[in-house]
Order: sequence, then C-alpha cells, then structure tokens
Amino acid sequence: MFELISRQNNARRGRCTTPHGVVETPVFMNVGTQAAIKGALSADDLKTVGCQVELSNTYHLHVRPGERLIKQLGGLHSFMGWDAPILTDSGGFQVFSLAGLRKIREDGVRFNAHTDGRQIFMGPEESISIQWALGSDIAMAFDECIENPAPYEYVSASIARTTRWLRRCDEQLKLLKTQEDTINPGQVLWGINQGGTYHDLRIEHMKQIADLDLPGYAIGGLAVGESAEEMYSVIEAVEPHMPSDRPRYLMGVGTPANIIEAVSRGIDFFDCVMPARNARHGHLFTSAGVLNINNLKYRDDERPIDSACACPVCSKYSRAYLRHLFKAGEMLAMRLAVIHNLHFYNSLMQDIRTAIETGQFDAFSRKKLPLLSQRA
RNA sequence: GGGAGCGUUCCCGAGUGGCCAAAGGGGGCAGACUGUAAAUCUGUUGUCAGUGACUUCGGUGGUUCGAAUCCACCCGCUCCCA
Repeated sequence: MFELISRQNNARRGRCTTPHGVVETPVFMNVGTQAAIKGALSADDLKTVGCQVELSNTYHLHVRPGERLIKQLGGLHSFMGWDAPILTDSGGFQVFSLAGLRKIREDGVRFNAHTDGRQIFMGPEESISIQWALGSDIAMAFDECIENPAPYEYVSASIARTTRWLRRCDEQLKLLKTQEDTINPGQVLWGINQGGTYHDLRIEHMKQIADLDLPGYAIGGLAVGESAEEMYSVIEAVEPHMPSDRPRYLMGVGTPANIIEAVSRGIDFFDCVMPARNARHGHLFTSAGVLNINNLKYRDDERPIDSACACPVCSKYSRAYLRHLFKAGEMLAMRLAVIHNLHFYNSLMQDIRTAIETGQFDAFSRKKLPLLSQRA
C-alpha cells in the first residue's frame, strides 16, 4: 500500500506500508546481496546508519546457502536478524552481470553458478518461488536487464519476453499465496520496466506491465553505461506512464546527484552498491563533495570525514585515522567507511523528504547538486 | 687461519656481454567503481626534457665497438671447515 503525503512539482513524498513496517519515501535501500552488508555490517549497524529497507538477492541466496535452508531457519528476516522491510531482487540483474555464464531462453535462464560452475535454471516461476521461500516483503519480477547499447530489434523482442515473464511471476505468486506453508503471506510483486534507451519501447513496455495493476513498478536497465542525461531522459519518458498511486523504484541508482535528479522526476525508491563499494575502496561521500581517504593530503588531517555529518564515525574519528586504517589494511577501515557512506545516503534521503514536505525541494536541489559532485 | 658464496633501482627479487632504466612481487602515488563474481580493477613509480638525452646495478680500475653481466684489487655481509 502506497500513500502520497505531499509533492512538489514531480517530486513525491510518500509512505509505503509493508508487512514489516512502514517505509518513508523517497528512500534509499541498503544493499546486502548475500544477507550481509559488505564491509562487516550487521543488521544492528543497518539501524545505526538509518536504513529503512534492506535489499538482498535471489540468485546469490539461491546459490548459497539456498532458500530451503533460509526458510527452514524462519525466513530471511529471522536468518539475518533484520525485522524491518526487505526487498529481494529477482536475479534479473545477474542475467546482465553474469552474461558470460548464462543462456537466455523463453522459459528462463540457465546459469553456470559463479561459485562452482554447476548448472542453475531460473525462470519467472523459480525466481518467485525462491523469493517466496525467503519471505521478503517486496519481490521483484524476473526480468532481463539488457546491456547497453543493444540493437532495437533485440530490445523489442526482449521487453516482450519480459512482459510474458512478468505475467508468469504474477501467476506464480498468486498460486503460492493459496498455499498454507508461508513465511510472509503479505509479500507483494513489483514489475520492472525495460527498453534500453529507446523511449518508444520504454513507453510501450510500461503500458504493458501497468495493465497488471501491480502494487509497485521499477525502472530497470539504467545506469549500465549510458550517460546520466540519457538516463534522465528515459525517466522523463516513462514516468508519465507509471501509475501515480504506486511507488516507483529506479533500480541500481546511483550517485547522490543521480538520486536528487531522479526524485525531481518522480522516483520514490532507490538502491545502489555504490556507497558501500566505494567506501570499501576509500571513496567517501560528504556534504562538500567526494574524497579519497587514501590520498596523501589526509595523512595528518585531524578533521572528521564530514564536519556536517552526524554519523558515529564522524563524531569520533579523524581523516588521518581512517587513512591509517586503510593504509594498514585493517578491516575496521572498510567498516567505518561503509557506516559513514550509508549514513550519508540515508541522511541525504531524510533531507530530501523534509525538503519536499516543506516545499523547499527545488531550492534544496539547486544548492546541493553542485556540491555533491565536486571533489571535497 | 682455510674454503664457498653474496652485494641490482624505496624493499624483496629476476637478470650472467648488446633486444636493460633493468622481469615479477611488495610498498608508494593517483584514478575507476551505479538492481555487488569487486576488501576489486587500472595507470604510474631514476632524473630532466613531450618521439630524446643523462645518471644508475657495493667501490675503484681494467678487458671490449659495447659491461648490472667478464677480470683485478678493495669494502661489506653470509655460510662451512679448523
């Protein structure tokens, strides 16, 4: 269930209710692919950084440890100690990212597992059954995330198949809901829009999937090589065709600037590995821009990463200490950096929500955008 | 006292006459990262000068058209036998 609280131009302030609680939007979902946030963060740490929704991955949890085990242990929430909302990605992104290890057919995708090479078949029914067993709150449709650039004819055929797959996902979830044996009976399915950078295909596909009247819709297949401007123009093309009373999720995006730009174009949900991955590599986000904590200039810098940041790392540690931890290869370096970056993202979303509520969003983005992209 | 080795660019370590400013690691410096096969990957790391020049392989001298590579002596270190 999704409720719009307020809006400013196209930017929306909303509230999404799930079986494990309410999500205030716009929101950034923190990515824990294998039921863990890389960088040694626990579910408790997720609370500390202000995470509302955790995201895990169907393909990866299916490969290891397997959804049967997780179901047997009470479902994903119980397994990883997270009692708030969880969204599971369907494995559709792995169709893209593991392109060298899979073959696509009408019924689904055959993978050679990246761990040991064994054959794994995943189609719409399999993906939904796995997500059902995991017991996430929001299950994503099994789609083909198309590489960019891709020929028009290929994209056209692919979105038609993704639509057929979506209908099968929907049927499968309805079937599973008739069974007694459930972890999370309130799980919902969200559809995913594809179409590469072809506006007409994007719109055509969006119209097709909107017909299924699902409780949420995502835009997928962006931020895979095209320019930011191209991505924004795709959002602008598709957005008018997305049901306005349902949450919109821009998958896998992005930089702080990408997020603000997308919120201004009507997006409510985001997720991205960037804050966590970049943190592990020493790349930190601050209110004054980005910085690489490994740089020599921070060797004796007594200041916190971001003096405007309220995270537990910034309230206690210096840049010099963080740099030392990275140089020494201590895993604490990654942990502290990830805590900071995720806190930064979650707190940016809080600021965005407040700005929309108070009618200040346009001024907020004008002020923030130039700062966030520069070198701190 | 006798015998056998070794000394390479920040470190370790290859190289035993030209294709060597010198492999490969490490370390350093910098860059990338967008529904995570990523604690990963890429570039760079003698000096100066934009296709080149100069200095360098413990030291000094020598052989040679040409030496990190061969010879002599010296300095330092290691191991074995007394």
